[in-house]
Amino acid sequence: MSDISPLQFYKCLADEIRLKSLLLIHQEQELCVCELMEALEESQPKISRHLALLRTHGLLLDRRQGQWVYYRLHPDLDDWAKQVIEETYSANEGYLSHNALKLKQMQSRPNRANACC
Amino acid sequence: MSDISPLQFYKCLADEIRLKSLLLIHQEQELCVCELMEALEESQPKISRHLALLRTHGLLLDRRQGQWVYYRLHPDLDDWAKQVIEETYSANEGYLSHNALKLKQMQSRPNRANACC
DNA sequence: ATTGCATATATGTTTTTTCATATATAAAAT
DNA sequence: ATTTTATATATGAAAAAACATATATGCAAT
Repeated sequence: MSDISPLQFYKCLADEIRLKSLLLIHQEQELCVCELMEALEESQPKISRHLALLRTHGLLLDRRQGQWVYYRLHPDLDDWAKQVIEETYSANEGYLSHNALKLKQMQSRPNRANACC
Repeated sequence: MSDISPLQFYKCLADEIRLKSLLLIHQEQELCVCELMEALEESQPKISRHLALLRTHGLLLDRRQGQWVYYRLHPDLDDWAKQVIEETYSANEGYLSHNALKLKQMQSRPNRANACC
């Protein structure tokens, strides 16, 4: 239980890059910075900063593997918050479609290994 | 279906006065500006301005009755958005408790008549 | 005239972005 | 093995943009 306040949580969602990152990560389980750069067509520092914010507020967890840093939803995030993300995701497929496509078309995505090594 | 974008919706929730107003209105069905001033202990123009924003984005609907203007959740708000509000409300009772108490203790709340007169 | 609410303007505050640079790992060359 | 070079990500500092607030004023209803 990260026990984030509803206000802090919604401030985290109130930015396009952060919201789309969360939804894409929810869809893909795990994404690294360069994959999000490609999907969202945004600069590296911009993506990195927003992910850092989501991490410091307890919404995301990161792991480094080699040169890549993978982000996933924080397993200890409050259930209500997880549900909000899931509901937003399922009810708004169109909102992400362009970005999901971009990700799918991305050349040479990094090979991920299991999170547990 | 108001069809608000998830981003716009969450920007609306990303402010304490707006978030608490929505949750209190969800709890009480309907509240006027002066009741929210009392519950949230904030100035009239401040409350009014934030309610106007929620109205113009389709989250709230207002009706004037005599001198008072009552706000309620917009019936045409997307279901997913309504559910998000409900979930946030039930999972975060403590977040509103002080304000709900303030409202309960308010002297001489306006007499409401039915919305449908 | 008073009460309840809305809005405009000016101002202050917070957030976001950009650019430059730093760190960390990996791969290649010597 | 050590040095170089490349790739992925993070961060400091400054600039820009967005947002919130206070004060004053206006309008509508009674």
